[in-house]
Amino acid sequence: MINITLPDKSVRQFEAGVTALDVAKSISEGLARNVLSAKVGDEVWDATRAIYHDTDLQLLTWNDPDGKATMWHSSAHLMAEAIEQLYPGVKFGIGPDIENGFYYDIDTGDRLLTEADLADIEKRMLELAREKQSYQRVEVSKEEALKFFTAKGDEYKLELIQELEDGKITFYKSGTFTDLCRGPHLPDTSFIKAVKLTSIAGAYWRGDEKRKQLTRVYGITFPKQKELDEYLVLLEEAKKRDHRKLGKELELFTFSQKVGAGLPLWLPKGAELRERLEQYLKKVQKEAGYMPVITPHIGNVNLYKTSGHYEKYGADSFRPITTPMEGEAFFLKPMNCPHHCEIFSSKPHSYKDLPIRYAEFGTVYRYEQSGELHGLTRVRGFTQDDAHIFCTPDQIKAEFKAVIKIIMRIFKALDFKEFVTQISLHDPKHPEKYIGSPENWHKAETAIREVAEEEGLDTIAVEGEAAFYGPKMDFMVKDALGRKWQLGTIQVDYNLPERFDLSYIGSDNEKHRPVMIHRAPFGSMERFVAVLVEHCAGKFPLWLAPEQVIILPISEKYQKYAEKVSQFLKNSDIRALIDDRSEKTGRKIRDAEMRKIPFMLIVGEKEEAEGTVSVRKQSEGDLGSFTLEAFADMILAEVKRLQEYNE
RNA sequence: GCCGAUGUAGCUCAGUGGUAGAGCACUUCCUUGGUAAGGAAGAGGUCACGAGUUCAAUCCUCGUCAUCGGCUCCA
Repeated sequence: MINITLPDKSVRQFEAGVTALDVAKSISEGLARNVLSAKVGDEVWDATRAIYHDTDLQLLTWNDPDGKATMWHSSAHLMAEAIEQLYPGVKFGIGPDIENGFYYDIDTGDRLLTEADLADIEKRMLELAREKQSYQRVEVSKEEALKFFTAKGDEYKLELIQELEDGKITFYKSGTFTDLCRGPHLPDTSFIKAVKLTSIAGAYWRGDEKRKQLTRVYGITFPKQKELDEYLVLLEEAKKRDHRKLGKELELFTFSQKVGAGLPLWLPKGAELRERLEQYLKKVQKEAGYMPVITPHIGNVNLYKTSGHYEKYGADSFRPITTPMEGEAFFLKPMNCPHHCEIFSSKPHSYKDLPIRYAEFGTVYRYEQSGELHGLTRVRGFTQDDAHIFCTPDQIKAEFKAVIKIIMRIFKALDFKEFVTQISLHDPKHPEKYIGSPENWHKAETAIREVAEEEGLDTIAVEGEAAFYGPKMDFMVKDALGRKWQLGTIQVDYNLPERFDLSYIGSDNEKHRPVMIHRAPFGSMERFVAVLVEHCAGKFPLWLAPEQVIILPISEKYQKYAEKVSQFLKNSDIRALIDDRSEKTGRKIRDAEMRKIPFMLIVGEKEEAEGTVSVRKQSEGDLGSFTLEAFADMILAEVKRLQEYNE
């Protein structure tokens, strides 16, 4: 007999060899029908796998993330089975579950798989699912495993098996499909009731662009058709928040083929919004002791040779700008830091001057690969809310913490609650990708880790995500469709000060090397605005809205009064406009709602007589009648509340 | 950069080997209205661009550019 401890801490005794499914049945048949897999100790197992030792056991259903993962991983196998039956001879790479569903990478040989084929595959998957095929776990020796896939002619699986340790290899069989797989899987395919293959794309084998590109098919499955329907509705809703769509509808920005791909054109309303964000940050930075600097958009090639950017990115940049002077060349600046270094070295500094904080909304240009361009989030010309802090090694932590404070203040002011704080470290396997000494890297990475620890930040550390000159703390948010973007970033850098031979005079009257902190709370104005648009679905907080109030006269008779109201609001520093078209009020309201203007003021005979306005709030409705003063006070109080976030 | 898809009016999209259509937006007129679409008329397109096939190409072929979904990359 063995002891099984359930999540409620109750201990039950079972025969050795009991399965999680048996345990579930002993509790209730209904529960047993919903068990997808089980957590045995720290591992997720098949619900049908025999247990021979005392353990904690948690039954996993669709409501558990691990249960969903099991479902989707099994769905990947089901899809592979369907594809193998429909298109014999295909070879398989890897097919994991992902955050929303699963994918499988497939070498389709000569046959081209396109979106038109997805419906056929879905259909076959559902047929197979209904057959209630069981997923059988088989332990195999390395030799057997290699023999099986050699016979099948699947070099991808062979490559994977070669890297595995003998004695720890398992296959899973379901229906006609056998796969190298660690598991776990569903008891059988009948749990999969609804299938949607969402997209098809190329993906390099093992993520290496030098290797063959396989066809990746993405999909998602559900235990109920209704859940799939709901998921699809959710996807549609998310698409409506897409900043590329809203940017066009709200007239924030545009692109022109004539100007060039990835070079955003800010329209008046977008520019208004962006300027407000910039003004806000400038105010915050002034309080925090930053000094403005301004640098040109190009720099001599020697500047970037000194900084290391030329060696690292020169070949992938916009080509140099040449001059009538033989041998002279300039680059569009890809970074502001080299310029700021030169500002620092324009005069000698005492330790008493430090930290020195140079801030600039600096526009930079980077030749991003054509396939990488994406709305405002990935562009070739953008403006960083950049600053470089030159400080002594002793000051790093305090300065770093002060920057975190600014970023948190901004995130709170804009109601960004969901973000991930990532510590981006160097990749120990590829030291050649970085400049600087190992000691300096160690010092910089340690400083960031310690700050995160001391500030009690919830962080994840990722190797290989550092900049080539130093590690970073990055603040990541997701867009409407779940793609992750880096916004704020803080970087500790020992390297550029060395390359630029920066120094200050210490209290010992000797030269010392300062440390640089690169930081950008928004990251880039373009990307930040993109994420902000998606975050608020185009309904900007009142202080940022390009148009705050629209006045809707009931008819032309009240145009004069509308103008009076408009003038009053403008005098109070409220952004207002009048809809003077000869349309009915209902129509004007509808259009204002679609333009997402926060407040609508309806004015007619009654309002004119009383000196009031009838207030309607966007997406909320009628708020009733206000005097002009009361309305203006309300707006100004709201703006103040939203903008002046203080701890 | 790679794989695949797409590119028709300002926007969202139909459509055909015989040089194009809808709805919305726009202009004009009628309407002067009370909390999410009043009515009528009009104007608007080198069918992304360049070659090729054809008597004839928006449609077929090839190339280029751009966009979309991924991959890779992201100072």
